[in-house]
Amino acid sequence: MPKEFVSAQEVAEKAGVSRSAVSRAFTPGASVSAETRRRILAAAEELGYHVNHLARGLMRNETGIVCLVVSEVATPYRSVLLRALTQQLQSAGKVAMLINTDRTDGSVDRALQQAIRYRADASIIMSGMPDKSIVQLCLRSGQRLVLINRDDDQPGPLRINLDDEECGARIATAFVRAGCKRLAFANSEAGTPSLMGRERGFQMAAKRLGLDVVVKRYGQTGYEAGRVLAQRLLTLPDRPDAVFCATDLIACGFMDAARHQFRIAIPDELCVAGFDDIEQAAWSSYELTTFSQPVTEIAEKAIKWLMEDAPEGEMSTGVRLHADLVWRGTVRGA
Amino acid sequence: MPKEFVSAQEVAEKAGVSRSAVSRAFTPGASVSAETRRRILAAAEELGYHVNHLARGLMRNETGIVCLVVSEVATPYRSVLLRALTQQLQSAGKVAMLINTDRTDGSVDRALQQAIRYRADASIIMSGMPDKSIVQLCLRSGQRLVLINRDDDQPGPLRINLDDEECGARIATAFVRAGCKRLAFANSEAGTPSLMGRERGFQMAAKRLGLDVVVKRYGQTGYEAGRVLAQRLLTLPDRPDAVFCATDLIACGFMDAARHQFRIAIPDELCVAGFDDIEQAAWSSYELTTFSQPVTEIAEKAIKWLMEDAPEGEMSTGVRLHADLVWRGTVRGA
DNA sequence: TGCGCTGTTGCACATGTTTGCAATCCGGTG
DNA sequence: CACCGGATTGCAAACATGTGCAACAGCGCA
Repeated sequence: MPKEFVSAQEVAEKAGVSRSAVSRAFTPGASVSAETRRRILAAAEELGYHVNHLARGLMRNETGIVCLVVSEVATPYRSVLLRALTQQLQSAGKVAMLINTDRTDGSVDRALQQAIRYRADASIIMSGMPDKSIVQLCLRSGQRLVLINRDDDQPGPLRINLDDEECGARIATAFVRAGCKRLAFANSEAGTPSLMGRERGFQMAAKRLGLDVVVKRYGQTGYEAGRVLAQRLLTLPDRPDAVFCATDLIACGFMDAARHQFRIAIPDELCVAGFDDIEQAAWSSYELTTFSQPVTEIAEKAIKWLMEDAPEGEMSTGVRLHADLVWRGTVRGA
Repeated sequence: MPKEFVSAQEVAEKAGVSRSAVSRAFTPGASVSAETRRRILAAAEELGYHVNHLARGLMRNETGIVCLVVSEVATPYRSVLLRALTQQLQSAGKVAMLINTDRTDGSVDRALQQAIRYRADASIIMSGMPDKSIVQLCLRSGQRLVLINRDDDQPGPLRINLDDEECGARIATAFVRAGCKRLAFANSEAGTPSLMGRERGFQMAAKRLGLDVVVKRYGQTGYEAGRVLAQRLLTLPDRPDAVFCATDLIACGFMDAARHQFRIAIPDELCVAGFDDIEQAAWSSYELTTFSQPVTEIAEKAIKWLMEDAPEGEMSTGVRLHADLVWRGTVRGA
């Protein structure tokens, strides 16, 4: 493989100017006469020249690369968020570098090291938590960090979170208003702050309303976990008549098991609610009442902060966004 | 933002060696004594040094960047393929640059220009088709190209396709064996080669078996299209008793409409099959009989070819992979 | 003509690496 | 001691670009 790209030098020769003129022709706002710029762009077009962003990044100390650190990309909610982020990054003139993490130790740290190696302008973390020392290293290197739905107290990164606790509370009162008496919460074992927030808010509100909550945790946040949680909750001596599932995927698995295996009618005998508002929640086999993740708003906030000159605004303390309750058919009484 | 990274120079000074020694310490197989390498790595660790891959790419003419060009990342099949690709890229020591395209003209071309600007070693295209001139430019620049499920005749890029026509034929005979008489094909208007291949294979095989096929095309390849196609096909004078849907998402929409709106029993009154084997196809609300995309195999082939020294093997003509039929509950008679 | 100003252009240095080449060192052998 | 070979190391050139500085051209004005 030859790997021969055309360089600014060749364009300069063809256009009969110096190499710096070529550079300036591709730099908006630089001092070039309209005529020479035209000539240079024509020569570039003809030769198939494209500015080498690696070299440009080396000089400018700004690569235009933003790292997206995520695990389980194939999950509906994650992939929707990923799409929103990449799209908005692109229209902001940046480019996304995607790094997959897994549940193993140090996975996120390795991802951030990759970000450093490529001198990314920023990293957006959607899964896991990096080690404190790596975060410090990133910040020290001038790399911006955004944490989505992760909890962390150290200052520096932008933290974007939802009002998870309030959501838990809202659905608890909705359940009570629907006449439900025996509440349950179907969670995963992942134990991320957002999941635990939903659980806490739900539990506290129920207690205020004079009801107890049965909490079960199992597996990850997927469909299979929902099925297993249904086994555990629906075989209880006094079966719950309302379940708040920590994610929509769990809710789908739960509903499928409830209907097809236990022959329970939803919402007549059992109210179900989820979280995320994934596409499947709207499918007519589910019509799930759920909270919608404000993905575009999340992406907007993140990218806006990345592009700002002085990021030390009021934002530096973290952003808290609101998740709307989407009423569909799985909770009685709209 | 200061943007101050630590350079090899500083590490060299701290370790009391030359800058080239530092470089060699980070290059596997380079000539450094074990002792100096140890000293250098220690100094690097302490200072938080990470090789600048931009500069390295500049020198080596190999960046380690692979561009993934895709539209509709949030779609189940796409996101699964994306995950397989990024994971395998990572374990091959490469890094994925994600570029979103839309249906507008020249969108893929712009993506490839981005790939060129960052001097990507290769690009993998999963959506749309680039202009011939851009493909030529990429190849001329030594960039490798992989086209997944796209059709194209010009030599150079690696083309990975499935045996779509055979799948169409296989499901047609399965339908006939189940006693179905009135076959239908529910396609999207997208008209990509793989979709059309399935349609063609299905139709031809049906004709060989002495049956006609009603074909309807509508919208994109999603759930909504499936619902609309159900409207159009299930209100026909002599209603189909078997439908092959071009994608699983279409099949899900189709089944939901058939069951909840038309009250049709599946598979007793209507057999349904899909394509892709997305996660939802296995959910107990659907249990869809479908063809599974060999995603890991696709990713494997693609990355293997990218890493090869001389890519002009027998592969240069293109690869044809087999999609397995997954029997579930929506077609009578396993 | 001489002067100052503005807008354009080229020179040269800077960015952080890799790597070919030559120099150095060290141990072993004649 | 001279010499040889292998391993290790440093020097300097290269990669493709951006940009400060000075030079220069052109123009208006005194």
